[in-house]
Amino acid sequence: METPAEDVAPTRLTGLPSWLMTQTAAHAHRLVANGLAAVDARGYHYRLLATLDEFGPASQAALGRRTGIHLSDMVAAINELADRKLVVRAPDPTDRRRNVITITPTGRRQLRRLDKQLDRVQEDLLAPLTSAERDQLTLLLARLLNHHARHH
Amino acid sequence: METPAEDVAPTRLTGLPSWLMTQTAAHAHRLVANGLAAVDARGYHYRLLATLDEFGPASQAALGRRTGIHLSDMVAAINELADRKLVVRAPDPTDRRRNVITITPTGRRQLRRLDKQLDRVQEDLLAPLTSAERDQLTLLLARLLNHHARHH
DNA sequence: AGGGAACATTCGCCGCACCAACAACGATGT
DNA sequence: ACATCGTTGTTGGTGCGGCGAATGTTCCCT
Repeated sequence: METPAEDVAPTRLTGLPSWLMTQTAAHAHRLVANGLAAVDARGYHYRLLATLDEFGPASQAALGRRTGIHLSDMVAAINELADRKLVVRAPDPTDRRRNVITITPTGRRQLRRLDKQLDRVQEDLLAPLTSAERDQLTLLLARLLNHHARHH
Repeated sequence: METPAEDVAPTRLTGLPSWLMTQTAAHAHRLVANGLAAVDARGYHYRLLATLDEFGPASQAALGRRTGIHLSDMVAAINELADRKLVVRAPDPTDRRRNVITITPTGRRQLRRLDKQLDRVQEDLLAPLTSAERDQLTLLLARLLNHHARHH
């Protein structure tokens, strides 16, 4: 079934990069959220587990810096992970302000599960693009992200 | 100032297309929201004004189809536009279920203002890319959006 | 010793997307 | 002519992601 003329967006939008970016991201987000929800997870969980796995135990503030998750949202996210025994929150003996967050073996297993789930999602997400085009897109977006991450 | 090693995201994320898309989109969204807020508008307003300008008066349901705005969110959005006198909501005499939404001259003036604002935003957003690269990115995203818009 | 910075936490807000329910109305088939 | 079904507008609630403000504790530097 073709898209009926009634459903077509105005040209002002269809040519606007910011619109294309936010709309495609909305689709990406939906696919990711569904994929992760099927394994009782959400975006924040993956970001945190991946960060803990790659860099080892860290304070909540340090995790916030790496993941871009706001400190005020971190509390709930860590609670959710701790409830699922994917992570342990312990007071830092060397600095009593901090909590040290550590990934558990269960957390690592869950992370591997999330990886697989996300691989599937990327496939769906990028289905219409060739491998070379996917690389192009990834490169362009990475440069954009890099730029904006540094400039505030 | 270079990005400190402490702030770097895990490689699992930096190479993940869905992550790149949602993160760049977050930056895009922030820039757009700020730009529009400076003229007392938000994303929904632009979508609606642009659609009304290009296709003429329409029912809320029709607008929802074109803009991707949910019917349940449409009410508030139209209220906001009507409050600002950018749009008029009138019952459709030929179908008493419907409201006919019409853009006002004031609405058209505001739309032109939003256009300018968004032009500036695109410039900031795509700053690190050459003109050819911007076209590449736009094309790839358009193809993705096209694909996913059709397949649910 | 004092003052400023960092940390964890709580509360609340916004934007965008989506779902469920409902009442009113229109179109359709029999 | 009537019941059924789909459409429309509206309300209210959910979830995720991102922010800001305010508080209390602890650390660190001068």
